Amino acid sequence: MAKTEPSRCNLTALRKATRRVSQLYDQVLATSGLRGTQRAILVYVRRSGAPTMGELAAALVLDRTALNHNLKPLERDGLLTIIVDKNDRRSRLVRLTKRGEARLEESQAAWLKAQERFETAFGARQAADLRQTLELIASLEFDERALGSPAS
Amino acid sequence: MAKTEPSRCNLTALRKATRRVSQLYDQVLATSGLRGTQRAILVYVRRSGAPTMGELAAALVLDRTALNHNLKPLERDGLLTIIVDKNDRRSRLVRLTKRGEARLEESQAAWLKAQERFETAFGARQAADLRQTLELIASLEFDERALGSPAS
DNA sequence: CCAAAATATGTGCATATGCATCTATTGTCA
DNA sequence: TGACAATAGATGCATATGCACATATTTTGG
Repeated sequence: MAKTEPSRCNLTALRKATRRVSQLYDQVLATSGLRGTQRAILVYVRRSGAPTMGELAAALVLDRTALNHNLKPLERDGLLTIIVDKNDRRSRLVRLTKRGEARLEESQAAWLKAQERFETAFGARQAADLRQTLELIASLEFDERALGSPAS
Repeated sequence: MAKTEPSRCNLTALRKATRRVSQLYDQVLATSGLRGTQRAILVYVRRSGAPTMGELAAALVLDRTALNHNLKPLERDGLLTIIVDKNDRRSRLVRLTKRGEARLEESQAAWLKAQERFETAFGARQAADLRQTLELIASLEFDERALGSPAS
């Protein structure tokens, strides 16, 4: 009994791996002035154009209030704007600013370096497979399956 | 081009999956008064007996200061104690209290329910494989491999 | 033995995350 | 149309996470 047996908790395993990988990515990204989560937000906004907050939150599997909080520093730093949707004044449209686009461009090299380090250690093929698995878990269909037949 | 292509970012994929699974576990665990991370801490302390903070942090892949913060609510609620190590007064020994042991016991059923829901949706075999993969990523060896040949 | 390096932790600040609750708009239907 | 349900966010609070920096002990070299 030399080493401690690993935890059987799926959440604990996910958290531990996420912390380790966060440390790698955030360390490399630090020079660009963006955190991993912040970059993920900007990337989705750029891809989508002008998503609503709800749309953004769903895409990132983030609680709407968590997204709201996460957007604050980005808006404060002028990387994106949040404006009322004229067609539905309950909604807010999120858009990148020039500054936001520029920051995203600047972070690209660092992100690539982090990707390379991870995939050099873990394998590019394995990484692609893992991402697919994780996307499945993150998907709404999975959520419904996990909550669909509550054993309570 | 009906649906958005998935992100190629390994960190983003991990975070999204972790958020989804956190929501599942924390929702089920809510009745027990413990969060997923808190339970992971208590479980490790119970298994180890009286780990130092550094040992605990390393085991959970947590920054030492993050662990310090995380322990505060648990100590405040009387679930564990933090005492100075008489053999090395720089160190602190973390121990479960009776109350902490009891709380852990009480949370067991809820945790099992969360595990069941996850593995019913994802597959028990797949879950075991995924945990093994994630433990590898979380391991120190992996960290060293990813940082061993810095391209900087 | 003592000063400097090394080790283990504590604090303050900023972001990350989600719950409960509140406000603002829009949609519904008697 | 007017009350009420539904939708979209916004806020305050608590925990989660890590960095920079400060403090306390121990170890080490001369």
